[in-house]
Amino acid sequence: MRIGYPCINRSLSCSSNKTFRLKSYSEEYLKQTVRGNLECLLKILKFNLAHSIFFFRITSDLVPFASHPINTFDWQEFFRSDFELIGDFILKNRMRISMHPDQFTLINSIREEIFERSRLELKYHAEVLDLMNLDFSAKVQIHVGGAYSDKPKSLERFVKRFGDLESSIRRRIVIENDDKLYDAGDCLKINAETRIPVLFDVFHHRLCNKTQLSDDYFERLVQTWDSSKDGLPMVDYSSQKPGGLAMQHADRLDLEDFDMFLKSTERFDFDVMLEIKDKEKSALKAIEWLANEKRFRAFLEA
DNA sequence: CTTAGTCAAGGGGTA
DNA sequence: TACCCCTTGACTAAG
Repeated sequence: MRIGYPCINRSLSCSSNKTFRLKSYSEEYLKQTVRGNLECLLKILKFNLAHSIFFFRITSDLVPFASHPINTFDWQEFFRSDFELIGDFILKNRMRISMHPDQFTLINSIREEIFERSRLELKYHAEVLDLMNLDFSAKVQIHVGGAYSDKPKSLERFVKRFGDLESSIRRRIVIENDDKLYDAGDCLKINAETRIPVLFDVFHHRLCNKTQLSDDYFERLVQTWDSSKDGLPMVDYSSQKPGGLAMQHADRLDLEDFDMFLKSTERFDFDVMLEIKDKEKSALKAIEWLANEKRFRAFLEA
């Protein structure tokens, strides 16, 4: 079991998700921004290593406007050696990487042009991981998408469109249950047709299903990951902000709730992404909590 | 310097 | 059809 956090490290003064407005686009500004983002990414990974954090989500803003038509710059070639250097660091230290394109990436959209834009956005994400020479346990996680007032049809459209993607994208994609439309059961249906691994989001499950997570159910999700190529299952964990609205993520890790989740999934090993506002602080807290946990120790001692 | 409005991109829900 | 919500940090123009 690895513990991770997404995109931003608040203890360091740099950011790897610096971007700018479309209006101020220039090739020079892009180069300068990407260079800074890559430098910071390596700093974050070094921080993580020093603190036994072996799982990290790389921001989608690493290369601003990467899939936008305005960007005709060959950033892949220009930064090739920088990507390789970061990839070497990740591989050498047995780190795990994920990426999560945002809500505009919808491969099941009714509109063909939105699918096409989403395809380019996914291509960008897959390229980042390819340029780092990471194996296929580094994943790009997306949601199923919209319902378009016909959920079964929209689910089928996802399957069809997934088949239309190039294999360099397909081998990276995992699907995540969302908070109100497509639950993990829907993701399992898609898995049955496509073999796409299902990334389980604990918090979304609570919001969408309002039921207790059963051992059998969790086992079926875990089994969608082919350990020989996909690596351990990935799980997103968060809890609700106390006193906040239903969908708000907590500001800091609720150890009691986290521990309950760990106990209920004791039989399984997986990597946990903590989607919590205070980022690396929660990861450090979780790691401290897990110091004597069997699954966590197993990774450190391997 | 501080603050409030805005940013490439979608979709769901309500009235 | 119009409008608000989701959620997010940070850019950027205005004060």
